[in-house]
Formats: sequence, structure tokens, C-alpha cells
Amino acid sequence: MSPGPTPKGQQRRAALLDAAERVLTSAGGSELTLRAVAEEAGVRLGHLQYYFPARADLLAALLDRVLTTSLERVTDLTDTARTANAEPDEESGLEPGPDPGPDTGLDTGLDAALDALLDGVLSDHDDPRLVRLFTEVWALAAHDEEAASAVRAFYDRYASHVASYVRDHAPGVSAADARHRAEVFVMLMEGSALFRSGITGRRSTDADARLRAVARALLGGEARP
Amino acid sequence: MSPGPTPKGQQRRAALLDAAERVLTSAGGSELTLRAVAEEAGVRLGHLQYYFPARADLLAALLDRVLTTSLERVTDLTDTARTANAEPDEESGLEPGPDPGPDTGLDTGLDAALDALLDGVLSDHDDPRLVRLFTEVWALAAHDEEAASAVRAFYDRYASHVASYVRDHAPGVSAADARHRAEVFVMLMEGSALFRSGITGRRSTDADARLRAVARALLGGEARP
DNA sequence: TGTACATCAGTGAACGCGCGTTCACTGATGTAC
DNA sequence: TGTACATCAGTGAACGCGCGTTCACTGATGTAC
Repeated sequence: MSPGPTPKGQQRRAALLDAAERVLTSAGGSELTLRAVAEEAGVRLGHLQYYFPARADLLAALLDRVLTTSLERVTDLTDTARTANAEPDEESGLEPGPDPGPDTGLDTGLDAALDALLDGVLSDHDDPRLVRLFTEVWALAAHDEEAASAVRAFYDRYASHVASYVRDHAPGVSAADARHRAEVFVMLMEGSALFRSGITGRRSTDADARLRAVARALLGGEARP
Repeated sequence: MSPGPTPKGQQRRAALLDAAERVLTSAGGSELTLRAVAEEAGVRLGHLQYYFPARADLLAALLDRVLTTSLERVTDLTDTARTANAEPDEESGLEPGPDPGPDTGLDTGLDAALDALLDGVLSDHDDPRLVRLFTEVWALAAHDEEAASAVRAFYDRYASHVASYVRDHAPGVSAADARHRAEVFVMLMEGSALFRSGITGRRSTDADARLRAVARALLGGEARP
């Protein structure tokens, strides 16, 4: 990208993107002006332009960072669940996750990893700022093919990580089926994010139980759903 | 709203909202300017302002129409499914008869209504314009509490209609459970819309089968998911 | 170690443009008598 | 049926403002010799 990769430059750049993210999540895309970002970051307009010559550069860098960060988070969550799952007993590494779920079905010890993964995703989505960020990302991608391409690549990788988890957890599931389960899981998570964030609804702990049950059935390899 | 309810006035108003909707779905919220809408509608800027004195009035009217239209569609779909379901065998009254209870089983004739409902929702979501409209609605609601309130009311009613369907179709399901199933169904549909539209993914017929299976299990009252 | 110089970091003012809004205006359509 | 008048429908020009962008500039920091 534009200015050199000196430590200070990279740090400033990140701080400017932080400011842009704050403006975007608190005020929305239409108010994401260069002047607002500069003020939020405490620098002059001209200086912001030193790092991001055009507004489009700032937007592209912000989108890239949001997707990269989110994918890292997904990778962490699925990798943790996969390794925890590979050694179900006597593992000192990670938390076993909250309660095994008092649902109609029977949870085995193996499902602790699944619940930890699910808790990770859902608790991330309890942060309205993150969800707002993604509504902006979707709106951007809906009208900008370059952005859409990056967004699709992100979700493709997201689903791949989830599919890998499914295959490890439920070896009887075919690769294709694991992929489909993962895709539906991601759809469900993105849809639920809208409702958890207060944008389209309010979080409900009761519906949460049903949501979790569906997600568990999808990722756990159960035949019926 | 503002100008009188004369036939011509209402017609013009609708035509102007049509134009605004086209601009919004093709160019996005940031390019939804009064001049662009006026040009799209073939009227002068001043005339557009005659119907919508401020930009905010246009936006509010557009949001209202989108939500009203979508809710009518949902009402149609669920009512059709409910009545179709209510008369499987000469029964015109309230109770749709005993649940066939196909827990692990095959589709009975009753499930035709469910599939019609599902087909209706999914085929609507195959129109990228509609989904783009909703990404804009979500982004708007994320930063405008008044819009968010209208959007939440819409989804609340949406879920209510679906819950009514579930109760009719599967009498063994409690009111609360039906509501939770409906909410998760709506989450799943909104999430899948993003992926069907090309914004976050591409439509995949294979994943579609899994998506439908999950939706059927939710709405059909199956115990497991 | 000191000096010269290039690059990096940051400032400040100005630009042209498109935006939403205002407003005075004209022509068309209805309505009362 | 005709006339008067109010309201509805639509025009056109101008406004002030905030926007992204440009550009010449200054000070700080590194680097070569």
C-alpha cells in the first residue's frame, strides 16, 4: 500500500483505520467523511490524505482489515474446536465451554468443543459494533463488485473452516455434505447476528436455545436436519 | 402524508417511490440523491420536493412502503400455506387434525403447504434487487433508531405469521416453541438471502437442499432441531 | 562525530462540485354559486 | 352554463454548505560519507 512500511507509519495507518471504524459503526456509511475520520483520529485532513490519498483507498483498506481480522477470529475458533475435539479427554488446553445444553437431545463430551465454537461466534455477534460493521460491508458489496468479490472470498473461507471442523467432528459426513452444512451454518449465524444486534430484533434467550440446537444438529452431523 | 390523497397525487407519489427504489437498488444509498431520483422519475427536482419536502420524508416513505409490501407478501404466503394445510381431509374448522409426526420420516401430503411457503420465501430472495433493498434497510436501521423501530416491528410481525403457521401445522408444538422456531426460521431466511443474492456468496443447489431440510424441520415441528 | 541530503510525517489553504433546501413563480384542475 | 377562486401540480433559479481533491509548504527522521 501507499506509504512505507516503517513501524510508525504502520501504527499511524492502523490508528486511522481505527478512527474510520469508529465513525462507521457509530454514524454510518453516509457520514464516513474524510473530515470526520481525521477529527476522530486527531489529525488534519491533509495528513489523513497522506496515508490514504483517496477516499476509496481508505474504504478498501478498511474492508480488507475487517475481513482479515474476522477470518483470523474464525480460524482461531475452528482450530481450537478441532484440536479440542481431537483429544476429548485429559486436555488441559482450552475451556470446556459452558453448560452442555439441556436440550432434547443428548450431548456427549465431544460436544463441548462444538459449544465452545458456537459460543465464540454468538458472543462476537453480541457486539452491535461488529454487526453494524458487517451491515455496512454487505451494503457496500451490494453495489461494488470489487468489494463483493472480497466479501465472497471471505465467506468462502469461513465456510471452509467450518466444514473442516464438521469433517473432523463427524467423520461419517461426506466432504460435500460437510460443506453444505457449513454454508447453512454460516447463513444461520449471519442471520442471527442481525437479530442479536438490535437491528432487526432483540436478543432472546429462549430463541437462542432453538438457534443453538439447530446449529448443533448442523455441525454435529446429525442426519435429520 | 404530505400532499392530498387525490388519485393523481397518489399515483405520482408511487411513481416517485418506484424511481427512488430503482436508484437505491442499482446505485446504493450514498447515490440516492434527490436529483438522481427526479431524473429517474422524469420530473424536475422542485417537483419531487413538492411530494417529499425533505430527503428524510422520501426515505421514510420508501422504508414504510418496502416493509409494508414485504409484510403483505409474508401474510399471503403464510395464509395460503395455513389454509392449504387446514383442509387436508374435509376439515373446515380450526384444528388441522393430528400431526402426522414424521420424526425421521418421509414427506406426507401435508408438507406440500410447507414447501410452497418455503418456495415462496426463497424465490423472493432470488431477486437480488429485493435483497439489496434489505441490505440498505439494515444499514439504515443500524444507525437510525426510528427506522430500526419500524424494522423490528416488521420482523416481529413476520415471525408472528410464521409462528401461526407452525402452530396450525404442528399442534403439538407450544406457542412459545412455535415462536422460537419462527424466529430462527426468519434468521435463517435472512441469512440465506445474503448468499442467494450474490452479495456474500453464490446460490448453490446442493446447499439449498440442506437449507430446506433445516427449514422444514423447524416449521414442521420436528423435535430434534 | 558531524554535516548534507533525501525521505517521511504532518500542515494549511484553496478549488470546484454536487448536495439539500428555499422560494417565487406559472399552469392545470377542481369546486362553489 | 359560465365565471371566480382556491387548491393542486409542476418549473426554474439561486443559496449556502460540506464534500473530496490538489498542492505548496514546513518540520522531523533517517542515512551516507
